[in-house]
Amino acid sequence: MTPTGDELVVMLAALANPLRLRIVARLSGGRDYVSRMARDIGISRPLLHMHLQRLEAAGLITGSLELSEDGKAMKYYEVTDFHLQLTASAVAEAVQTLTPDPDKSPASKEQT
Amino acid sequence: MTPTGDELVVMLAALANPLRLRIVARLSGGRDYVSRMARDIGISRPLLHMHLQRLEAAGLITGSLELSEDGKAMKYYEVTDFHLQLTASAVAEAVQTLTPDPDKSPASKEQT
DNA sequence: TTCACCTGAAAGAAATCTCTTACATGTGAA
DNA sequence: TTCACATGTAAGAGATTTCTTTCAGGTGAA
Repeated sequence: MTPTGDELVVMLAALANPLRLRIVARLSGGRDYVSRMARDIGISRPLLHMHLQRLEAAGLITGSLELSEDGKAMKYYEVTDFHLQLTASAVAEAVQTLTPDPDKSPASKEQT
Repeated sequence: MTPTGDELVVMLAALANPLRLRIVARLSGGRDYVSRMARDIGISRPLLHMHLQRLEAAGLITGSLELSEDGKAMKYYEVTDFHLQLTASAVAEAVQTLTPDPDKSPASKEQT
C-alpha cells in the first residue's frame, strides 16, 4: 500500500502542478468526463487529456470508457482514495526503495 | 500552518525529484554541511547547492552559515518538521487558495 | 606563497514539461 | 449528407528543469 520511492516520485510530480491540482479537486466532487471538464475548466481537450493521463499513470485517478444512453463514448474519470503522509521520516523510508542511480553510486572503481 | 495552494505546489515540486528525496532522507538523519554531502552523495557541489536552495525555498529544510572551530565557513542544513497530508479532499481545500490563472477564468468577455 | 578546505554564483547544453494546432475516429439527430 | 457531440493522437513551439563547467571569494596550515 505504501508507494515505493519511484512511485512516490511519480505521484508527487503528478500533483506538483496547479492545473492538475484543480483537476483532482474537481474530481473529488464527483466523476466527470473529459470534454465537459475541458469546457468548464477552460482549457483545450488535448491538454486536459495529457494531464489526465499523467494523473492516471500516478494512480491518483482512474478512467473508464462508457457508453452514454444516446450511444456516445464518454470517458469518465474519478479519484482513487489515495492518502499520502509526507514527513521527513516517511521520505527517508521511501528513499530505500528508490531505483539506484547507476552514475552516483560509490561503486568500486576497479574492474570496469 | 496548512500551506496555501501555491505553497503546496512549491513543496510538491521540491519533493518530486529522486535526488532531492535522497537529500531530505539524508538530512532526516541529522544536519550536515554542503561540501560533505556533495562528496558522500557523489554529485557536484553546485548541483547540490541548487537542490538545497529549491528545498529551502519550499520550507522543507533550513540552512545556517556557521563558523567551524578552525574558522571556516560551513553551511549546515537541517530538515524542518513538515508533515503534509495528501488526499483528494485536502487537495480540494488547497486549490481554493490557489492563485487564479488569469487566462483560464470564465471572465466576462466584454470590456477589454 | 601555496595548498586544502569552505562558500557562492554565472553560463550554457541537454532533457523534460506544458501547451496549441491539426488531424483522424466514432455516434445520433436534422 | 452535414452537424454537433464524443474520443484519441501526432507535431512543434516555448518555457522550465537539470546538470556541468568555470569563475570568484574566504579561512587556516605547511
